Amino acid sequence: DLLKVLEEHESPTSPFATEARTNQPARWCLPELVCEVEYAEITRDGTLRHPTYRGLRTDVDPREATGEERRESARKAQEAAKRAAIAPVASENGEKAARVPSVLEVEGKRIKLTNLEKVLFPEDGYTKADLIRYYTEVSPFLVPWLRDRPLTLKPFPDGIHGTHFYQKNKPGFTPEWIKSWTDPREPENAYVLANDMATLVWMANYTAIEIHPRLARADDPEKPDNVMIDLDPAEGATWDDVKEVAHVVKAVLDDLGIVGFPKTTGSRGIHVLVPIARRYTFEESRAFALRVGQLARERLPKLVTLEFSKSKRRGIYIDYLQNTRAKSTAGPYSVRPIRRAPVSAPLRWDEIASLGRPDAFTMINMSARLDAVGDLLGPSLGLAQKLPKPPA
DNA sequence: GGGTTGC
DNA sequence: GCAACCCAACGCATA
DNA sequence: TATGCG
Ligand SMILES: [Mn+2]
Ligand SMILES: [Mn+2]
Repeated sequence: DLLKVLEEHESPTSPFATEARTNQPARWCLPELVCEVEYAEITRDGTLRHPTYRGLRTDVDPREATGEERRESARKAQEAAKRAAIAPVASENGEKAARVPSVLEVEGKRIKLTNLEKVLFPEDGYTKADLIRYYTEVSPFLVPWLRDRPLTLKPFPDGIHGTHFYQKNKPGFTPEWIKSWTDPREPENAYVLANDMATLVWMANYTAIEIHPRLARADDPEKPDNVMIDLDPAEGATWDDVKEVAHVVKAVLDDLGIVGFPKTTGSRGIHVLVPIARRYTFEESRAFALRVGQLARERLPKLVTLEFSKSKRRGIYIDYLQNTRAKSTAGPYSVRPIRRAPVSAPLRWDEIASLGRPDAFTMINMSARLDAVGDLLGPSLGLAQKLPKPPA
């Protein structure tokens, strides 16, 4: 039946302008039939992953069948359905839940807060109000760290499973009192600087769940004041593996006479921040991170990799390449857009061994932790360590 | 999220 | 007054 | 140049 139809349109040569990749020798037909195909994903080179034939579509004109419009409308319908699913439920009498914006006054700035009851973390039920509360709670610890660091924001206006994007240039509706800085190398981007609690509140209302601060401050963007040693578990690596490598990194730093400040990433890894004098280039700070990685690999070759290619990685990848001018990775106290709403939590070295899971500290319990351990990153702020001379 | 556009 | 549409990043590694 | 990576 299908074969018969196809044979009616058979062509001795391929109708494609470029040669098509085929798994087996192919018989061709002219592009005069339209069928529906279900697939998992479209790769960047435009091929379909896991395609499944779903039948002919005689109602579609072959000349119109680019697939583009249908793909777009399907994507939008799915997003609309997701949004409807997270909208605050109507009250019992059937009235629509109130959606009246409120105004919060913070440090003399009046901030309009919208959709406070919108659920941003559906598995946990956490709302935008929870996110705003969290960032106000950590602001005494977070603002000193963020001060004058250009930020890349990662908003999730429809919750952690919805559309998200990176944002360097502040949006057009940003209040005028929000401080920003334009990178001379990117004249189009006015980066937000979160130098006060009010700005954090505004960012949280914007659903900027994740905050990516630079490793250099705006007044000297070419000179980082921290090196980041990023421990990234490859597929299959465990939290115990991460902890073991962290301890080796600590030993390597000790040998070099350097102090590092560990934090959970909130996801699966650990970041170690090494505060340095603002006199080195990113090339130099990157070289230092690489050296730490190499020394760690010498001590623990089974578990440490510096391999860029993901498929070749085993164990823990020490991502020294994060040490570049405008990189973007979640900063300390940033919430992570995953189940449990974990945060990137500064740690004491002696806590790591007994820390049972990488996402132990969350948007909800972090405030209690800060009451208990205080400002673990504060001591790093003015610490202008010299990097050891690289070996010849 | 919020500004803009279109009914 | 609404709902739909639109926009919101980038540098560097490697083959 | 194209893709992988974060
Ligand atoms: Mn990482
Ligand atoms: Mn929206």
